[in-house]
Amino acid sequence: MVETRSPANPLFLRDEELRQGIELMFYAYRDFTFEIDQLLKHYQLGRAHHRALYFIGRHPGQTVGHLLSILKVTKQSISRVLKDLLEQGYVEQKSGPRDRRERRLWLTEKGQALERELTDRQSQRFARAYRETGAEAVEGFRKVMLGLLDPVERAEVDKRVRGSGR
Amino acid sequence: MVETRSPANPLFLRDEELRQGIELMFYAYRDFTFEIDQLLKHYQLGRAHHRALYFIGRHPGQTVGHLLSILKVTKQSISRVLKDLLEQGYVEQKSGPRDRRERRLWLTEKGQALERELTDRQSQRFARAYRETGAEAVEGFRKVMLGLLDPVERAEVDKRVRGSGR
DNA sequence: CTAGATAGGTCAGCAATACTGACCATGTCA
DNA sequence: TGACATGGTCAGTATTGCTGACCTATCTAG
Repeated sequence: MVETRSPANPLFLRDEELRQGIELMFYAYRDFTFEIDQLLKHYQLGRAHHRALYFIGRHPGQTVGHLLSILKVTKQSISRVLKDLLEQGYVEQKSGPRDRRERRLWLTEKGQALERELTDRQSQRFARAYRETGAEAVEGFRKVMLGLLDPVERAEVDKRVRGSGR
Repeated sequence: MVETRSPANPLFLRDEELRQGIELMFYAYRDFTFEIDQLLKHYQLGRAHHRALYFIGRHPGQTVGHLLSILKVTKQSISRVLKDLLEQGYVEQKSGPRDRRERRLWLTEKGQALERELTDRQSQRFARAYRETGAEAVEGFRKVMLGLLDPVERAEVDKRVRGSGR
């Protein structure tokens, strides 16, 4: 696996640097999701259920449409997942106060407990990473991650991510 | 969506900070993969094909087993993908020089061209993010991403990521 | 040389996730 | 009233992944 390169070529280094980013994205996401997928299997739920659970917990009372705009999947996909979560008592819905077509979503006690359990695992992973790297690195991480988003999404996500804190 | 919090409670802030990480991971990965998935559809290939293509290009001459250890999927899964890539002339294989049971993998010219096209898109995304945030942020990003990995994986990935550069 | 381990393939069956397309019910609002 | 929006549902399909079972070729140690 000997690769020729010119150490003096800044273009090569740049390319190398970018590939490192791509790979870190792959590896980090791989490990980040693997652990939780195992846990979900135990509850007979999938990753899609977790995503719905997480974002319903994060934005209580949001509509199905809002959830769709976050997850960026089709309503058919989310519909199946929500049906499971409703049936199993993790989520409850109420029609919107102004527009009664809307279904607004909340976690039940049971849903909150599960969400908490799942999120804790992932939080612990971040806590470890943050502890090991320090505040400055975390700020860099945050900036780069936001920079990776589609520009159209960025402001919205930035708001959403900081939203219920600070 | 009014959430009660005590601004003086460091535990809350910590929890909030960790949740931001989790969400950034979701949003960044979502946008990072969406664009390329569209392109892949055009070639009748899936994300799994891209991953194989990418890592074969990255580690030319590696064995199927090594690829498996990177992707962390079963041989049945990778086998199907490799079959497609071989049939369509993106990848070629030779038996190992010492151990002839091994199938060592390389990209063909055609495979290199496709890999380059796909990777370029993702590189451009990273290039933009890096440009907007600066070298310090990039270093922080790198550290945190490595910190998110399973500890057992970290040294190996760090080596692999830096591997063919620096 | 033989036995067991290893690298890898293959077949069958299954599940989760996501998609498109079509169609319907219910509300809102101009 | 009619156009539009929110949301659900049904049907069909593709991709990716899994488990389990079994096969071949090859290597290596005794």
